[in-house]
Amino acid sequence: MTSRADSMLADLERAGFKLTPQRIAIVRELADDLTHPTAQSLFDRLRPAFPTMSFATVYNTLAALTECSLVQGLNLGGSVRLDPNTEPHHHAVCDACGVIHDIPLERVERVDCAPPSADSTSFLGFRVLREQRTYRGLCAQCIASPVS
Amino acid sequence: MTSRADSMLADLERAGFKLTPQRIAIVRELADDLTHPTAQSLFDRLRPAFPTMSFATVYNTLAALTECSLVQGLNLGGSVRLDPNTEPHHHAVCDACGVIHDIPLERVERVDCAPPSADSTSFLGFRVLREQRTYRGLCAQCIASPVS
DNA sequence: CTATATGCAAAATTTTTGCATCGTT
DNA sequence: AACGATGCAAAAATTTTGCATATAG
Repeated sequence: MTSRADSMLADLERAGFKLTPQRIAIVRELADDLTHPTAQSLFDRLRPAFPTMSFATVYNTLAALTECSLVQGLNLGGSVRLDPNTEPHHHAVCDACGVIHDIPLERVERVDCAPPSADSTSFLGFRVLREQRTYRGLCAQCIASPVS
Repeated sequence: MTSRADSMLADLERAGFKLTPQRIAIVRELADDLTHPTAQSLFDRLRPAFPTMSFATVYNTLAALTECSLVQGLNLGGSVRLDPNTEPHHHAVCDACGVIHDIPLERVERVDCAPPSADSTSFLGFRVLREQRTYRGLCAQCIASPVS
């Protein structure tokens, strides 16, 4: 089966971006990373293998991925976190350790039982195109070991 | 009746913060501002009246207000936006003009009809303490005049 | 070859901090 | 005096850009 990285690379190429060694490495590093890393973190991890790579290249590649909707930049406080998960989902951020968990949409709907009504995509004339939810609180691990 | 600014100032004082002229001015400037300004914007607006005030003072005051839960810092991309609205609500951000609208909670519930179930405050052991929603799309004004 | 991407470096933002001085109590 | 707040300035952190050179297709 094709990996997430391969699929992303194919999409990037289809969009007209050239698949350079740096881009391939960046995509491979990010594709299956569920920790929502920062651009800096990706850069640091790749530096050993690509000592001459510049941060601008990481930045440009992430911009390309974002443009193609293959990656989402999250503003949860602090630096932008990168999310390669393109399935509709929300996020849960732990106040204690800062970990960010993906929350599948069905998991949320089960809680909120949201039947999209006729005008569910507008508030006061505002047309909602997408929704981002951030749940904040404490992750299971931090509840178990408060000091950590 | 007591204004929102007066109420905030009273709360600040109750929390042990001294009501200096700068803090009073900052709170007055922010208390009824529904535009979700940045710290820089507040600073710029206050500078004419307080030419010697430093940005650090604005920053410190905003930190105090946040600590007292009188103001909320929003990470919606770009700089932190300040929100003096302490009623439970969400936000709608216009992709075109960047305006940020407050969305009262009942307005949302009507759409999502969310009956809080017994375990509605946890996902996979995660304990949800609060939820922030950001609706993105187009505001009524930008729909009406796309070029604007 | 030609267009694009890279690397290097610097600029532009935005956020945060240290510290001497000032004002209150 | 003692304490906290201010102003000034600089540091840190983050994001963005310009441009000469290198490289992919």
